[in-house]
Amino acid sequence: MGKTMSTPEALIELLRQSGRKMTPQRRAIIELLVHDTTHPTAEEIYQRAAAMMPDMSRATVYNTLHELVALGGLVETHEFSESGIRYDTNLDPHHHLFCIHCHALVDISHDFAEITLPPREAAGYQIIRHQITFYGLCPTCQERNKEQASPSNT
Amino acid sequence: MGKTMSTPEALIELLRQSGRKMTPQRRAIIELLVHDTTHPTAEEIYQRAAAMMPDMSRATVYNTLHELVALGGLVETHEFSESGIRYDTNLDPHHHLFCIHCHALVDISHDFAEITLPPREAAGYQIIRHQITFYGLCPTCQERNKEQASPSNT
DNA sequence: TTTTATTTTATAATTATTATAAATTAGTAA
DNA sequence: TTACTAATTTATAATAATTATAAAATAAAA
Ligand SMILES: [Mn+2]
Ligand SMILES: [Mn+2]
Ligand SMILES: [Zn+2]
Ligand SMILES: [Zn+2]
Repeated sequence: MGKTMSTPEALIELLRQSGRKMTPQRRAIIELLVHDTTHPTAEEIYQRAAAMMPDMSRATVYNTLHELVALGGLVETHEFSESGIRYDTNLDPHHHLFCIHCHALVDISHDFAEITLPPREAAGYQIIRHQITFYGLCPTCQERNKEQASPSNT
Repeated sequence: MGKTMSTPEALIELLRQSGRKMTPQRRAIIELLVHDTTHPTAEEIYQRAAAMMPDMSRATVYNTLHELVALGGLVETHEFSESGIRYDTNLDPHHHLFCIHCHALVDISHDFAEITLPPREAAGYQIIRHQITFYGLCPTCQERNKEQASPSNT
């Protein structure tokens, strides 16, 4: 299953092959990305990168993320952008589990049998792929809900 | 099928029952919302409302949208927010068709009932609902792609 | 080592959204 | 119908995420 998960080597190679220079900043961002499965935002990546390289600038983080996306080594997830676009190094088609309380986002690699849209429902669209999102409560938030019988958000 | 699609009367009633005043601005925004199936953004609603009521302010549009969402008469879609949250008066659980080229967003009312996540894949999440998004090209964008491929006219 | 195009950084600009506070008004009661 | 008052609208400022710009720094080639 998880075949196309990006490695640092693969991403560095992508940059090299497109004629780009390797820099310590890009290397650091790539390392952070591939070791983070939480679908972090640009700001989160910046914060972690800046902790190691204090001179790191946000522009470099944004630039590097955009380059990697353009080169196909990284995927943007616009689906849960309450606080910015989230990035994903899992390049396989996959689905997601989203905690409606704490916004944790987890990959699902399970392959669902034949979800096909009846042509009459397709409104003339040429369908390329589909993605399922499961909304629910993560284990941590279930616990918190039990402890305090207080309602929360969407 | 679309039995929970909001009507102007239903939305006005929601506001009334929550002790709010009816204003021409709110009425105009509600009318626009229920007659627009494109999942418009706040800015798009503002532009259309301002065309009819030149004194309309963005704050009123944002306030009204948030009120209706809080009262359950309107749904926010964070999924395709390349240019802001999009709003949906279709309150039934439903799926979407998204054009990756022009970002048109269309409802799918078809019921794919038999999609269940195996417990071992659920990572301990308590699942509340799921939503499928089909990504593809709308009829218009398919045409444009064909024209580009075979250069003939216009 | 020198050169140079690329990259990084600091900074400003832009866009979507939220906050604030003064002016207006819907709904109510005299 | 008029006056009252709390809710609403508006203009404006503030904030947050992102993009643009241009000078300083540097990776890679010569
Ligand atoms: Mn993912
Ligand atoms: Mn919809
Ligand atoms: Zn959670
Ligand atoms: Zn299209």
